[in-house]
Amino acid sequence: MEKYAKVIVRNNSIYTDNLFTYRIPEELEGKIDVGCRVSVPFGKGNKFIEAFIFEIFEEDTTSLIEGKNESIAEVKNNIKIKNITEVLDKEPMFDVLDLNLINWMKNRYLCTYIECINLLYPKGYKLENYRKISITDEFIKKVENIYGSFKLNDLSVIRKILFSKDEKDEKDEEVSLKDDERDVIVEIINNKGEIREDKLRKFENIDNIITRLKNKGYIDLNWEYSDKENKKEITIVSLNIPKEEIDDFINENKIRIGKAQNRIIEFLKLNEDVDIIDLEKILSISKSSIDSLEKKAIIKFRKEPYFRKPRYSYIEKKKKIVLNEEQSFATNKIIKAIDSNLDGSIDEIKKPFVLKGVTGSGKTEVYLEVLEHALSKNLSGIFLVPEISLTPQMITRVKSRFGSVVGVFHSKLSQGQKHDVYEAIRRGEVKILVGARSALFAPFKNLGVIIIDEFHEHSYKSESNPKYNAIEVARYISLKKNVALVLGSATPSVEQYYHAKSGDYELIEINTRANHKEMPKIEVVDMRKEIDRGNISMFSHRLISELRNCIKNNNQAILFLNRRGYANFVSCKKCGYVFKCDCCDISLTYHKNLHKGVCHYCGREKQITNVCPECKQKGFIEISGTGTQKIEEELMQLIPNISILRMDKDTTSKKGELEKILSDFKNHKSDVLLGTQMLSKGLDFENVTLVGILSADMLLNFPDYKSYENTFQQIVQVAGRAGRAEKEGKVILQTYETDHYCIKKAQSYDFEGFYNEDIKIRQAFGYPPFNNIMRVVISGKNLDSVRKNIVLLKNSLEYLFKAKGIDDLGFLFGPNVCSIGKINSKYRWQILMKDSTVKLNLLKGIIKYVVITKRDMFSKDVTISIDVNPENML
DNA sequence: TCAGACGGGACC
DNA sequence: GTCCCGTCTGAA
Repeated sequence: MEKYAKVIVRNNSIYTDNLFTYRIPEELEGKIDVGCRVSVPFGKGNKFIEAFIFEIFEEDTTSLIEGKNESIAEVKNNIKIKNITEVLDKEPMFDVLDLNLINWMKNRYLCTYIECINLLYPKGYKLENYRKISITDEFIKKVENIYGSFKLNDLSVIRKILFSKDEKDEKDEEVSLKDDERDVIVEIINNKGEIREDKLRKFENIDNIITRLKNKGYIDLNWEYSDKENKKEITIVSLNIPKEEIDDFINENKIRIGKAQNRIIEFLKLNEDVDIIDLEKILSISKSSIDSLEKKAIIKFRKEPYFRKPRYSYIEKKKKIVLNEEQSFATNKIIKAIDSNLDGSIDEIKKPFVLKGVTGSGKTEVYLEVLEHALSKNLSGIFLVPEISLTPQMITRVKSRFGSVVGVFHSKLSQGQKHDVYEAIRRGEVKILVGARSALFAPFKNLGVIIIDEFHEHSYKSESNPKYNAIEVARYISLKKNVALVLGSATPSVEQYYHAKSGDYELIEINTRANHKEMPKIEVVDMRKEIDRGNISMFSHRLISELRNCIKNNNQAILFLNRRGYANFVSCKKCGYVFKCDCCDISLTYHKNLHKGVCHYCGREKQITNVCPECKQKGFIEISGTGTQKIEEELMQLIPNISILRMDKDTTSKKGELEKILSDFKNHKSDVLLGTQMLSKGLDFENVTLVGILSADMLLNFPDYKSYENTFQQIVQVAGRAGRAEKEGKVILQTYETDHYCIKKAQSYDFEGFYNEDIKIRQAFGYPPFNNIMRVVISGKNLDSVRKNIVLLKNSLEYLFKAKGIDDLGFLFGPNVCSIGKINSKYRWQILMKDSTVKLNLLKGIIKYVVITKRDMFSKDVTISIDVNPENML
């Protein structure tokens, strides 16, 4: 019996996204299991790459073809099966559930295996490849024939080879080395006959020399690798002698101690184990003083694995908050589910909970209570929050409740940090993980609950492959691992609420705010009337007077502007030319401080000229539209002494800036906080009494079936920022469309009413949740090629649908140019499909067949991207 | 004659 | 994707 393994190789190519078969050599049997990470030789050059074992099987040796040492699989497929080289970890990286999840995701989101693996794979390990060049035996024999016995470090021979040209040695002819070849050979010989290719880069023309030497048969090229484990260690410094005896020790041995060294000793007398880096920083001393103390045997070093946890310590005050009736009801329901999951008794609990609580209803308290319960049962918990709400404020809140068992995970962590969090989870040190959507894949062994806060948020849908939806994945995990799932929001998405209503989810509602205050009153201001009155500014009279009032009473205000649908742009009034990005089909946003146009998609900047590039006329260039910068200026003119903090992409791009703005505002360093989307998320400022929504309908006319839902959600969320503590709150909502149901229902916080209206529209037009939407985008730098390929795609799909007996192709739309026709110099065309008449699985099957299995049909210079139920359609 | 560029094909 | 290999081209 011979053992074989089917593996997925780490190769970011759709062409290698298959299971490959390798033989398990005898010496690895027993060490190898499904889910293991191994290294295998791959491709013609047998380059070593990382691979993951998905399946292990045996084949009877007796069934091998007589006389040939080949397996049936080999003969059948006419391939040569290679051996697995090495098992890279002691423990398998994945368990069977992980592999199932990978398979499920691959099918659900039509992406590659490796893209899924990348999500679950503990970062920080990396297989480093390099090519090794070695002198062949053939070369050595040849030299031996000429010079007699030859050893690789035989300098005299090397000298002969090196100088034979000068010596006009006729034997040199036989070796026939050119000058540059000789130099390289000597270099290799000096390295004991083999050398890493990258060490030869200093030679000019090295690729060419290598090719020549290889053709002569003098050198061999082989791929090698090293497996780098990113396990950082730190040095811990401590006293080598009991602290009472130190002074005596120094005196007795007449050791001279400098000033700095003395401070180190004093510090170590007070603190037992100190990280050497901390020690250097705290005492601002150099490493050499520490080193010399170690040489004098007064202190000692100790290496320890370094868990890159943030250094600041946390307040561990555990103020017990008393939950109100609705909160405890919700908590108890969820806790019960966790408990019955433990017994493995009831099936019913597998329904996810939808916790629908108005803003300020204290959902977070419920979450924390649930997590506390999980901990008490020795279970772990994942707590997902939208990327944008992952603020220190929020993290501290969780940490101050649970202390050091809390870990944080999000995409902005470095590889090493991610790795360390994963390791801490594996060791059981981290039991509660707060994070963005990617935290879902953390390697918890005994997960009890997954909580997803603000689960209507778009950031739960990934925009890059795998284009997964964290809610769906969490659902999958909760079913397979018997984990309770809690989805919380004040404004669930229409789609998810539909599921909740139809009984797929268990709905729990919290309808009163925790402080028993009414929701702040929303006052709608009709901006059309403002225009009639001659006010063309972005601020209505009402809003300005309320702002003045608010500031006079020493309160604070939040102003919210949704810039998304309607960015600032620069155009020529004469000919209508609009300044656009050279690489994207996007009009540039004017940034006053730079005096440049900036593309918000690729970040490229462009000079704004006074002369129109199109009609060459001077003086007609005008900046229009509304941006936060412009609003800020306008407001400062209207209320001269006002102090404003602006929060948008420009002011928060650097690390820590966002935190600073938020803490400044909290400490009342400004009257107004002005910002975009990021304002609406879970911020809690007790002094805010006024919220101004500058243009509520901006998003309303956005070409997306979700734009009403988005508008409703944003109004309710932003409004919820007012009056969170004792003070009454008020909301001024400016809009041009006062009659839209979305505005009206938001005004009365009537989610149910909004839902009832919106779901009708969804049904009438066949949008989700009634249908799934599949989107295929083809993009590439060559427009012709993109067009050709998208037509080919359309034709192939039509052909296949017809072949399946589907003649009504009304569900197939396109090809069309995408809303943003070009991003980063790549043209973009799309085809959309709804699964109204066709079953989703058939639809996906056909798309998968065309786009993945038959990928070869399409040119290599285009990218094909598939999105199942995309979150945006730009 | 041979670098160097280019394109096609396979990867177990 | 990436590597390898075969083929072509242009300059010495």
